[in-house]
Amino acid sequence: MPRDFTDWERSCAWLRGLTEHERERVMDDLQVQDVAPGDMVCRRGARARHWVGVLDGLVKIASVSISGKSLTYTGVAPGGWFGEGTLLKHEHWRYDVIVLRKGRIGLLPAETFFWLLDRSLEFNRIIVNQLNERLGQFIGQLQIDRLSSADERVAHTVAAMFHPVLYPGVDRRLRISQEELGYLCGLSRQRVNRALRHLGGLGLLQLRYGGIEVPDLDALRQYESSAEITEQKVAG
DNA sequence: TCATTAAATTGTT
DNA sequence: AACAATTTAATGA
Repeated sequence: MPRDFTDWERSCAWLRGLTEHERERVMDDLQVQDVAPGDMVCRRGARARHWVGVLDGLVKIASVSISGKSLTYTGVAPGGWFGEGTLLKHEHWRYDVIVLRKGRIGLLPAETFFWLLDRSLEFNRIIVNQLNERLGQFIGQLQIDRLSSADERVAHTVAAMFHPVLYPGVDRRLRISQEELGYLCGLSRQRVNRALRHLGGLGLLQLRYGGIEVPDLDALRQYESSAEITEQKVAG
């Protein structure tokens, strides 16, 4: 495994806040796995042994409801890390994590995770910050699920993937196909295509081959909330 | 480096 | 779900 810090800067932005010594241990302990679409990174019910990061590719966090329907909570883009909440509570995974796009997964052993937590104030800040952002993301997800059109769902899903704190590896362009986006928001590829073109026409995003660019994240987020308020007025 | 081919993605029906 | 058009990636001279 390469010791070169710059190699990991994109996919492990949180390394930046650590000391040289801490970084060395992380890179020694970190396990890297090549994954292909359909692979399960985490299974619901299994014990959480690692803090998990998407180094490259794309995964979705989902669970299967009692009725058998698959509910996707969110997609995780390169640079995104998850599982800290589950690790902290010494719980089992409450969701499945499925690979959508071929890539690489980083597994940081729980032991190393807690070692960092015990000694690094900066790591604690990073984790608290991430938990906080994640909470906000899930609350937003609840509102979207309840009342929203397909266009809003797509806008929300795209905006969520551009989250600078949760997915620092995503800069200006997000690598995701329209089919993959469909899996994430529970819509057909055709409907996603329609929604994306609509949003593109409004100037909220730009379509690229195999990806999306968002020039103004706030504007895209505003689209969700403004559409929501409109519906509430109609309902009231 | 360039041309050809295969694969992936998009836009439409 | 199927189709053609387009873009990218891979291959080899």
